Amino acid sequence: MPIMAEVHEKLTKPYEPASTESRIYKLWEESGFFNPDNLPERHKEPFTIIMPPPNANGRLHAGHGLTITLEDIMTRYQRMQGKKALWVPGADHAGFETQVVYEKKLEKEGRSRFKMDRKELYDEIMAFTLESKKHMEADVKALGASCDWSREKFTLDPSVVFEVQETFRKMHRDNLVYRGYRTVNWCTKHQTSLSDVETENVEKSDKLYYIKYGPFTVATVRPETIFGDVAVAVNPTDERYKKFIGQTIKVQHPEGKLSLIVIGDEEVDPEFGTGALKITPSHDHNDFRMSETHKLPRVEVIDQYGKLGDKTGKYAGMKIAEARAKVVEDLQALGLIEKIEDYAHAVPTCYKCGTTIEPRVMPQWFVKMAPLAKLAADAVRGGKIKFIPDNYEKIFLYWMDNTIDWNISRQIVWGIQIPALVCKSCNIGILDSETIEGSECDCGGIFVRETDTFDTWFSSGQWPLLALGYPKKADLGFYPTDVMETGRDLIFKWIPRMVIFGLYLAGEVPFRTVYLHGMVNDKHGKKMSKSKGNVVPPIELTGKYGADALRIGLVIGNTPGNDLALAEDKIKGYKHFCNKVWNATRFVLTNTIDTTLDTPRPALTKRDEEILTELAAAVKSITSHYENFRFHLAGEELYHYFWNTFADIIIEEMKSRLTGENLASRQAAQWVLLHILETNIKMLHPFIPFVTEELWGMLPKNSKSLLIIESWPKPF
RNA sequence: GGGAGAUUAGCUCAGUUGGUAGAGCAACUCAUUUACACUGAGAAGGUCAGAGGUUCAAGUCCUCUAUCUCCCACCA
Repeated sequence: MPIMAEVHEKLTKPYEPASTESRIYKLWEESGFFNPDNLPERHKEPFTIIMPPPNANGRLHAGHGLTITLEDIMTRYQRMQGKKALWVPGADHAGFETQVVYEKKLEKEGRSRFKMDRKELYDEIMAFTLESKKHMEADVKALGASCDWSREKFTLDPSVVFEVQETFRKMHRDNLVYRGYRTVNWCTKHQTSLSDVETENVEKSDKLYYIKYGPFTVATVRPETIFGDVAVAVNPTDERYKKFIGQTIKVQHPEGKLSLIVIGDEEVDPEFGTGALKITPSHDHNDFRMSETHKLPRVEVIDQYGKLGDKTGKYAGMKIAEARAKVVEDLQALGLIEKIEDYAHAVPTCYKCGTTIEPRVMPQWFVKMAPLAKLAADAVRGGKIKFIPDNYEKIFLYWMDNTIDWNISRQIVWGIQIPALVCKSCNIGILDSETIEGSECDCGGIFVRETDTFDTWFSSGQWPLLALGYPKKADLGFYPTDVMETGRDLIFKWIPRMVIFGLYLAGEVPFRTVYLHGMVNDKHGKKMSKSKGNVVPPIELTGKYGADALRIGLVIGNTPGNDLALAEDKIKGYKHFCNKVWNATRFVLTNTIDTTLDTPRPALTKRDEEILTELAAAVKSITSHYENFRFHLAGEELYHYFWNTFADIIIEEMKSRLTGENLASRQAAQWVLLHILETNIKMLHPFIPFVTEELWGMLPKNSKSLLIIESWPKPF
């Protein structure tokens, strides 16, 4: 089979990723092979990855680039190995995150969500999200992702919404969710509660005020909450104070006197402060717990906007900071401040806006974590899930052994509505399937629709199942999936919830291997952030150096779980490599015009056999790296074999034989070169799919399909 | 207060089960039309944080120390 003139024409020019990549991607999409149902007969055993659905509120960032690359490498490798490879793409509505993004947009336009009708706001965010989603998907394609777009799911697809609500109903019936009055993490800016993983502890310098408090002195950083105090707690073993336990004491404050009971509680540390603790159940998680244990009343003195409420007399309406200064000043005037110390402590803040979290008692929906966490911990202890790197198993188990109930209510519109009714007067909640809106509660109140939406992780926690169309049976043969590959920061937020829901809903772990990659930082190893101006969008790099160069550059030198410093020079270096592959192929093809890959193996020289033995060793080693998730080593070995062994040594050695008089020697050299080239193009394909597919099309071979479904090389 | 990770060439990092140190980029010398200057050849550069220990053999295993980073945590 003669090599076509156009192939030679193409090969006289340097490799141009820009014009090639979109054409090749289209070729793949049209082939239908991203969909495992269209794969040839030999692909039987499933291999499945569910793509962590990128937030559909913007473009991809560098971390997504690494996710897409690693997952595509795995998918392409397994597809070539003959697996029925399925990689399901998705898009996440990202409830709170997207709402925050949209609120910023509204702010710029001089608008506010608090002045908008629920439906109007929802529809606007939906339009915005659907538009952003298109860009996000285009970015995923530009990176070469061989995922099955025909199965793409969005977390707000009607079927997904319905199933998420069904899960809630099931959990409610199984007594695994409840509506409770508890202190929740309240963001006064965003006007919603947040789960513990959505708060960030920030080291803060405050003052510790020692306040004369009846017969005690108490130490507090929040003197403005004194109006909500209901008790004093001491350690029951504390010799100084135990005689007071059970007594009622009088406490003076600027707006009058309080009568407070003295309680004994083991939680109080006699060594800290004065060993006596003022108890403000409505505004402190720990104090709230004590109020439950000791049956104490709760007095709310700070409202949802972070202002002092009507029980605080003249301070009502003041912001917390202002009120604190004023209360301290007034306490000092009354001679009630004993001393003030500098104090450094960690304060929980909203992870999006940095506003200090106000613990606030509200009726909210909670998931009972203990029984579910046990399921997950047992599965992991039983070896059902393997972590890469393995130290994350310990972190996972620590978290599963120390869960607190999960607050799933969010007071935002952008999300899936909790399918419940709540009583307007007594605030109890029931499933929306139990009765109809407007019916009467036992207390005489009226049931209205719950307006809260689910925490995003409640829906994305079910993603491996939902992405496969659960509970419909059609694609459940792909469950449990093989690998969940995501950033190490999701070890708490996401991974445990998927394990829990997988076990709870399907009775089986959602994935057998968790592969966690590190964070992608700037070239100095600093975290990328808009404020630092060091953000490098992956699409900028694919445009400049090609997706192949970015992909292999992201993976080589990066071990699982470890952060990565993304230097543009490194990507540039790998563009050179792609060009090297291009040029070496060009050399081989122009010197093998009179033969093909279908030519039977001729008599080889001893040196030729040696070269093939070396190649076989490389194939074995590289394959083993792929199998064992050591992609950084697979990439490095491929790079070096191709450049330093194949191009620098083997090709150079063969040059004289290719132009020499000895026909047998020439044919042997041609055969060896072509076969090494073919083998390398195949093994390089998962890393640099575009250039290898393009070159594959030029190889002289009779029965040839697209490279993405070619079989993985075996040693000769 | 707990936990994890890191410390290897100027910079960014590899180095799977222990066998006389590697890459990319940068810098140095030479080659100048070669499949490829998006190149080739060559040289240079590290007492693998420190101290002990196990071993015939330790960057790799064990103990301790130092420094850095990150995560978790309701001592007010």
